[in-house]
Amino acid sequence: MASDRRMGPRGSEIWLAMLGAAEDILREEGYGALTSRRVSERIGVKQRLIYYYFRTMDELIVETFRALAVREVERLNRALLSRHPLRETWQILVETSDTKLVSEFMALANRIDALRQEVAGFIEHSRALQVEALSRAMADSAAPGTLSPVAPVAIAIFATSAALSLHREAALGIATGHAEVLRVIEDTIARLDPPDQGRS
Amino acid sequence: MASDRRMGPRGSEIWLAMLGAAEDILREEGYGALTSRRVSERIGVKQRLIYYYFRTMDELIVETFRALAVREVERLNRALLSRHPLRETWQILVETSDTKLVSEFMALANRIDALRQEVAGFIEHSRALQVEALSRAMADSAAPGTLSPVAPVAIAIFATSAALSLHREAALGIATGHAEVLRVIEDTIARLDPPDQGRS
DNA sequence: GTCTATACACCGATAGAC
DNA sequence: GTCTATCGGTGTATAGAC
Repeated sequence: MASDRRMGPRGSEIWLAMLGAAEDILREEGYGALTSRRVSERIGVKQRLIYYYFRTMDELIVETFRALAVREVERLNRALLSRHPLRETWQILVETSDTKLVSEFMALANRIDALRQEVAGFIEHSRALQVEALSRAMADSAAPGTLSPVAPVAIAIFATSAALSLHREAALGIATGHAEVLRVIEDTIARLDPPDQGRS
Repeated sequence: MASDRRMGPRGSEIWLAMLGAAEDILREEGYGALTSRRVSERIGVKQRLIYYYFRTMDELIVETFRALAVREVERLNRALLSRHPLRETWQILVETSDTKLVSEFMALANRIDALRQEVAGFIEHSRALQVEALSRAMADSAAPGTLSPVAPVAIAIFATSAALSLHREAALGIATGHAEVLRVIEDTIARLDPPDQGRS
């Protein structure tokens, strides 16, 4: 209906440069600094040009996330096919600064609904890939899913960060695996701090 | 030097109302919506008054966090003294929306240095309290730090959220417990996906 | 103490020339 | 395709009346 104005080609060199600049800004300065003016300055064009290639800033943001998500899924898929799927997957999580980027996008997703759907879809997808890698490994393993003794401070961090993620994902409309996480934590608590049995 | 202008009393009723409004905005709309205009509208005064009670918006934000941190530490301390420290602590993490609030402040801390220090201090402090509760419980436990079998999807979520937290905390200058977390994950990987031993 | 009024910067988005 | 110019809105922060 409304949106038939003349526009620059999706996927062109300058279109990609705009996505790249947006991503750099998010990574380096956070979403508060992600404006059409800053993006244009970074690639040496005038602000008006942003609106030749994108209808709105929100559209630029969603496209930027989409490009990142495609890249990440490709990396996860490669990891899955490698000789050491778990190691490779973990390397992706810790080695790249894209983790910070993902959290910026998650914050933005709270106010851009189209982005919310993309982010939720990406998380569900990459979680499925991780579960596949883990399931295969655990099927081959002698003692699946058990851990050697865990330091208290590690438990504290796992529990705190999981609680944070569950809250955030719930806000995005994601529930996959949440029950399982709660069960692990509640089992651990039940074991370490048994319910009253009339010890007085 | 510069800042000796006439100002409203810290801790007064309206001062507290401003902190409360700021907190509500953060919780409901995120830090992008935390502006002097919005705070003033919410408590029914004019925007100018914010700057009678606070030198800058950053100061209002830091004070808002400080009030939250005091409250949270009190809750954790009460949990520690209760009959079921671990249960109570976990309830604090999952039941309250303050967890989301903390993550908003963590995002803000990347650009307000005074806040960065407050947030880092708070995390270190509450982590210490959690470790104390866990250490006591584990000293009393038969099988400290071990877990019943964990579902693959739960492992995926724990690993992903821990990676995210570690990155974020590192950006705030926190390292407490990070080595222990990495050790748990690397041990798990080593168990599930053993290094090559010449299986061809 | 609380207000009106305002300076100034930056934002998203558009009109229309070249 | 890329530009200059500009609108209306919103942000921080201050001057100064009441």
